Amino acid sequence: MESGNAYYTILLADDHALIRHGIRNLISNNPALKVVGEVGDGEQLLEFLKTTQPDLLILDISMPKLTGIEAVSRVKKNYPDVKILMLTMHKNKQYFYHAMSAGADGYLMKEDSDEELLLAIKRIQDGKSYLSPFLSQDFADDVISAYRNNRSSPFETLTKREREVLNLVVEGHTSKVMGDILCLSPRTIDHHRANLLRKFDMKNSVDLVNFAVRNGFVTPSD
Amino acid sequence: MESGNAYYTILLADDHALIRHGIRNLISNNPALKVVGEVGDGEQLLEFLKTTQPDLLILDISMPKLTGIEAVSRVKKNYPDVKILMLTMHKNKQYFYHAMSAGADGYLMKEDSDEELLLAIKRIQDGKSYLSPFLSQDFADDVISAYRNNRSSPFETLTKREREVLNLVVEGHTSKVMGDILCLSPRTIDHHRANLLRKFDMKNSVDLVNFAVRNGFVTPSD
DNA sequence: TCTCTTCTGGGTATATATACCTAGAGGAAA
DNA sequence: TTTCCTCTAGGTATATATACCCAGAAGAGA
Repeated sequence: MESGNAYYTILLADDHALIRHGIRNLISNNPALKVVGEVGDGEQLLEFLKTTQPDLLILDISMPKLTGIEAVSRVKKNYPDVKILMLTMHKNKQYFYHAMSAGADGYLMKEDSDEELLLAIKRIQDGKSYLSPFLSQDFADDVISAYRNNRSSPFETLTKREREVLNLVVEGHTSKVMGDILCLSPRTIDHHRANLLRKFDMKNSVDLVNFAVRNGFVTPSD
Repeated sequence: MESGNAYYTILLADDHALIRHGIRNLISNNPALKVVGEVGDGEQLLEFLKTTQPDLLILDISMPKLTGIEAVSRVKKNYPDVKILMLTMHKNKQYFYHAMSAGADGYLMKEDSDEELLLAIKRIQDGKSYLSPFLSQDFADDVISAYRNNRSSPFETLTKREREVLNLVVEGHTSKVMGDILCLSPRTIDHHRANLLRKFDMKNSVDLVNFAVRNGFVTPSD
């Protein structure tokens, strides 16, 4: 990175080319900003960062091969100077909390206007954080109290097996079928699913699926 | 509508302002096209059409207050001259079939490039139909055979009650709770849910939820 | 070594969902 | 009227999920 760079450099990460190009167009209206790259999934993102670190990464939650949240953790660990603006379509308390814990600097909704996008970039550029007005009012109190209670996010503690089972639950399999797929007893599947329900504080698999899909833990099954 | 209009007029319907503006920017690169309006939900869409009918409606599937598919039916019924380009993030056989049955003229994915967007507009402008390259190869055969067999789409036959129950199923409620909400016996809920499973050929509620969300029957619960 | 966590899987019990069946009330259409 | 569909709701049976209990094996780390 050139320290004397005149531009504020931005990398776009979103699996939808149309949306990437649309945002690039919006950003290009501001001559002080420069989009230095676009990537469509998590692998491309990590590959890109090996050679070039932008000032700001605009990151969609629902990316293939690496969920947005995991991407935040990885990027912040390896490149702590890269700021991250999360872009999401979902209003969700838990997800916002999750994104903040992982190290995101800003949180923008796709419902927001393009003026909000530029405002978010400006605030992060100035070393501040940004929260979508769709969320700030409703959730600020919850977030603050959560931090005060020093509660650790459940998102960090999902084990490998639990992630595997979660993906199969989303696909609508029964314990027996999941056991066959993973070569495990259906009782073990039950155990992992029960842990998932407990960790996310959900009461049944439908809620679990909604939650997991909304929060980018899994890609909705096609 | 002025018959001597020099522009090809376009209306954007998507609940995400950022995406709307991004697409508007992309379209504005072509001087022959003119975006005459933007709406964020189904109510606004119907309201807008009362006064102005564009040549082309670019319509996202996951809109509040009126699902994309229902919107297609309504628009085509009242304004048969308005062409419709569906814009979706989901690759899905059944949904594509559904959209075609409802009268969509084109089917574009958000994964497609902006060049594809302009190509899609051009083809529809020329009176042809358009299908995203993401789908054309995989699904063309299925679609053709489905039409040959003259199979009727199950999507048209959902009753009002079934839609209500479907929405509650997506929210993860039990039969008892749904019965309380709708003031019905849980057994009646069971009956409607069983009909939904049968009509969509699904085996359990998780599959039903995935299917319904993917296909725009319901908005994923927040 | 001791401790902790994960992964494994069984016992037991209850709750819920799913798959069949039946059947009456009401509305719409032929 | 007759027919068809929807909505209602119950009977019965099985399948599955969920919530507790238990415990041993394996690995990581202090």
